[in-house]
Amino acid sequence: MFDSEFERSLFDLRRAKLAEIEKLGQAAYPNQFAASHTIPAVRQGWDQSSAEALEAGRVTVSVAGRIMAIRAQGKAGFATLQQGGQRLQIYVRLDAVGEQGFALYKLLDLGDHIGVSGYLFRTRTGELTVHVETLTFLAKAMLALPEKFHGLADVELRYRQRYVDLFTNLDSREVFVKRAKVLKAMRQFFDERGYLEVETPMMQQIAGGAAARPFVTHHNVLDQDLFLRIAPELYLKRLVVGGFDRVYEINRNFRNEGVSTQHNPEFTMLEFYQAYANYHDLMKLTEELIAFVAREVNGTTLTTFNDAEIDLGKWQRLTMREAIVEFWRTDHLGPKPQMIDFADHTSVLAMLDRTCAHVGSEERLFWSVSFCAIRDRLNQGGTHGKAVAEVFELLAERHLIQPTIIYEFPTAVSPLSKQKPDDPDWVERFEFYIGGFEVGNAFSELNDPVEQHKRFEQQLTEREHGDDEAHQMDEDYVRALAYGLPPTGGEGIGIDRLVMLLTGSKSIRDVILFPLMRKEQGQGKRDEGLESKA
RNA sequence: GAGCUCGUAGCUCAGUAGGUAGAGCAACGCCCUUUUAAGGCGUGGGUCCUGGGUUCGAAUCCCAGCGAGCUCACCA
Repeated sequence: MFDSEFERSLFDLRRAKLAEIEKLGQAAYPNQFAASHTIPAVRQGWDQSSAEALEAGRVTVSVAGRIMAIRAQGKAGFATLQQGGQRLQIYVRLDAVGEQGFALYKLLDLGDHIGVSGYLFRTRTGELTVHVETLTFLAKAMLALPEKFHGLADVELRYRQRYVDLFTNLDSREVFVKRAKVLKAMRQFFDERGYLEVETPMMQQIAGGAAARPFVTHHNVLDQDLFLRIAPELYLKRLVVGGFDRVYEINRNFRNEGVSTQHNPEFTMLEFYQAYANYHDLMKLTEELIAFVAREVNGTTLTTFNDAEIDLGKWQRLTMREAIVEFWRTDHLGPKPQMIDFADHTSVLAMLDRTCAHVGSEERLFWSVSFCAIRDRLNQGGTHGKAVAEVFELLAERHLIQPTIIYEFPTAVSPLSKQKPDDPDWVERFEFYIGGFEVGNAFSELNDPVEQHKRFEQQLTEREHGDDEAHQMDEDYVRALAYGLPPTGGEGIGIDRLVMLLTGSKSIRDVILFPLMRKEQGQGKRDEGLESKA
C-alpha cells in the first residue's frame, strides 16, 4: 500500500491526528451526516444572491464535502469543500465554533471529509461562503493528495488510480457524467420507439456476430470452454425470431486484440434490431439518434474533436466505391479507378496490379507496401470483396471527419448481411464514420437460412486459410433463421467512441473508468506494506 | 508486434561539456480573525524505474529489461 517511507510516516501522523480528533468527542469513522443541501444545490440556490440579501435574510445550511484547500490564519481560517463536482468555501473562526471546534479545524488535512453547518455570507472578495457554527468530522485522508494546482497529471496514474483522478481533476469527472447522460439518452430514444431492452449471454459457446478473436474462459463443473462474447448480434436476432420485433442491448463486448487510442479489449456496444426495417430505415434512424444524443448531452449537435469542428446533425452518404474514388490519391496512385474496376476478381486484380506498379516506381513506401500487400493477398486466393474493403480503409477512413455514412459493402466481408437484390456481390450494409474512425455498423439482416449456411461455410474456408477471425459455424443460429426471421435491420454503435466525440477525448482510455493496464510491477511489495505496518 | 518519446521527493517539474541532486505544492514546527494557486520564518523528506557496462567518478553516456504515452500494424 505504501509507496515510500514518506507515505508510511504520513499515515502514522494521520492516525495520531485521528486519535486527537476522537479525544475532542468526534467519532473517527461516523456513519452518517444529515446535510440540508448538497454543495451543487447551495451554489444553484445562492450563487446569485448579493451580500446584502444574504445578510438581510439569513440562510442556514449544513453541507458535507471533501476538503480540497485549507487556508488557516491564526485564530480563523478558510477551507474549500468539494462535493458533487462543485466547490464551496467555508469560514471557520474561533469565536464562532468554540475551542473544541477550532481544535478540530486545526487537526484537519487536505482530503478529509467533514460536515459543517452555519449561515451563508459573502467575503470581502465576494465569494459565497458558509460561516461555520458547528464542524463535524466525517472521514480522514490518510494519504497525501496530488499537487493542488495541477492535480494528478501523470496519465498512467490517472488510469490506475482513477479514484484520485476523479476528485482532483473535475474535467475527468465531467467526462463520466456525460457518459452516463449518453446512455440515458440512448435508452430514452429507443424506449420511446417501442424497443425492449434485453440482456443476452456474455459467455458463449460460439463467439459469433463479428470478426474478431475472442477471450477464452472455462466453466469448471460443466468442464467446458466458453468464449467471452465479441458481439450480441446472433442472440438478438434469435429474439426477433422469437417475436420481440424491436430489441436493444447496451453491454460490454470483449475482443482479444491490441490496445490503442481507439481500442480497449472490453468496450461498450449498443446493438439494436428492428423488424420490418431495412438499412435505409436505419440510416435515417442513426442520423436522428446521434443528433438527439448530442443535444441531450451537450445541448448542441456541434462538438470539437482533434481540433476539428464537427456537426453531428449534418450527414453525408457515399457508397464504399464512391468513397474510394473520392479519396483516391492520384498523386501517389495514378489514375482514379472506374466503377467497372470493382466488378469482379479479374478487374479488381488488374486495378491493384496497375496501382502497385505505379507506386512502386514512385518509391512511396507506405502506399507501395499497403497496395502491393492487398494485391498479393488477392493473388493468393483472397476475395476481391475483401480487397476492395481494404482499399477503402486505407484511403478513406482517416478523412471521414464529418459524420459520413458509407454504404454498400462487399458480400465477402459481410457474412450476416442481406445481398442487394440486383447485385449479389454487394450487401445492404453501411458503417458510419465520425472524427476519422468507425462509430457504427448496420445492415439489412440476412434471413435466408440456406444462404446463411452457405456464408458460414465460406467463412470456414477462410478460417482454414489461416484467417482466425473468420466467422465460426453456428448451426443453432441457422436453425433459428429456419423458423423465419422477418425482414429486419440491425445496427451496432460503439458507445466509447461516441463518448469520445461528445467529450472531445482523444483516447478511449479517457472515457473508460478503469481501462485495461499492464500489471504493475512491485504491486506485491506495496500490499505487504500495510500488513507489516498495522 | 515495430518505431519514436518519456520514467528525478507523495504530487507538478528543473537539473548533461560526466564531478555525487534542486524548486513549488504537500508534510512537520512557529506567526497570522475575510483568505482563495493566501502570506512570512524555520525543518525534514530521494533505490534519480530496474539490472549490467564504460569511467577515477554516471541522474547524465552505452546495453538489456520493466512500465507508460504517441504513431503504425493488428482490429469491419
